[in-house]
Amino acid sequence: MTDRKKKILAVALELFANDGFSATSTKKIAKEANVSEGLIFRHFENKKGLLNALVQQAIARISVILIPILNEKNPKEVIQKTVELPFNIDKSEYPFWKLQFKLKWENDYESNEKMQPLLDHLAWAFTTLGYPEPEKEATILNHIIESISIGILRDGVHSQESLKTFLIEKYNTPTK
Amino acid sequence: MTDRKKKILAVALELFANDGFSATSTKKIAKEANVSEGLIFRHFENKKGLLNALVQQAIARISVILIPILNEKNPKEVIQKTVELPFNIDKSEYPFWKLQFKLKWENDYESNEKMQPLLDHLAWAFTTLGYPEPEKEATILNHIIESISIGILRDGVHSQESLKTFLIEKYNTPTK
DNA sequence: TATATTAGCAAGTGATTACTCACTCTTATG
DNA sequence: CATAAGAGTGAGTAATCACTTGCTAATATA
Repeated sequence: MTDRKKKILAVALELFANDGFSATSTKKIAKEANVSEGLIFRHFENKKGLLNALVQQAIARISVILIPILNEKNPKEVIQKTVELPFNIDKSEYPFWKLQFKLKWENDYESNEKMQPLLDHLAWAFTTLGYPEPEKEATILNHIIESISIGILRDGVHSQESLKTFLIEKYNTPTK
Repeated sequence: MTDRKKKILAVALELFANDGFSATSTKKIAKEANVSEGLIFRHFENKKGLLNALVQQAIARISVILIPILNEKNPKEVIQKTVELPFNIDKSEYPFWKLQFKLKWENDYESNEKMQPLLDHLAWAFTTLGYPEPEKEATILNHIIESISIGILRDGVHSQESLKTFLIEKYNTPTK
């Protein structure tokens, strides 16, 4: 992949995440990437194709991020690492995650299958730890980290920081 | 408020919620509302003004929805009613809530102050029930119902239904 | 009833949109 | 070295965008 093509993808990611897909013109992308507008269409056929390329990148990236959790064999560690997930997002990755969460509201876009392996592994962890309703427990934890992620992306890590140890301790002292 | 003005608001709510603000043209709104395009600008000055009118409606509507919870003096009932909140959303109100959640990603839009009274009342409830960290407990529950709401709006109530009783029971058997 | 104000429409406006086209420059390969 | 294919450009294009204007119809108020 050529440098200019990579630049187009990087700029498009940033603008789509911040301003939205429809609100971002191909002209603006070209300008900010220091590239002729026509080049976008040479590489990606149309505007939607540019978005699709970003989505493909995202699918690959997310599965990489999940690897260390899915390989974890200690159930308590699985839960802890899951809780820590949103707090470990680097600021440089904010546009990436912002776009992911925004795309969830697009009608045609299948979103949550990417996180299904995590959900399954969480259910296994809760089962191993003897929770009476492991699937529901996994779903709730997934909901929590989703909403925390959203909070972090909008207001920064500090806005949610205190929840990290709170949640870790909570899941270390299970209900009777 | 005239019938046509109400119709414009209703159609705009639906289209903004489903397709997004930028992706919805004033021409389409006018067509779907059986109204001339110019009438939109007569009533709301510009497209952004139309959105602002919807936001104003939303602020009023949300505070009405929260009244029964904020007036509840039984802390356990406060928590239960909060958990039930997302499950009681009528299908006719989906566009309303969809738009709310979408707007959270708009950079200039202050979103979460509307829910602050609920957060405060939840913290009071958890304090009364003797939870060691009531504010954090309130924040977590708020996160849970937000994420559940999102799930319901995207995939319907049935996709989250089983979590309702699970959560209610969970909050009735507190940790030691 | 006279008049002023609001509601509503049809037909525009210039600006912006996604996208195309004809062309040149670069690079790899036989 | 010749040639073909891909990278890159700049000036277009028709369509659509948010918005305006000049007008009439309805409604309220005096």
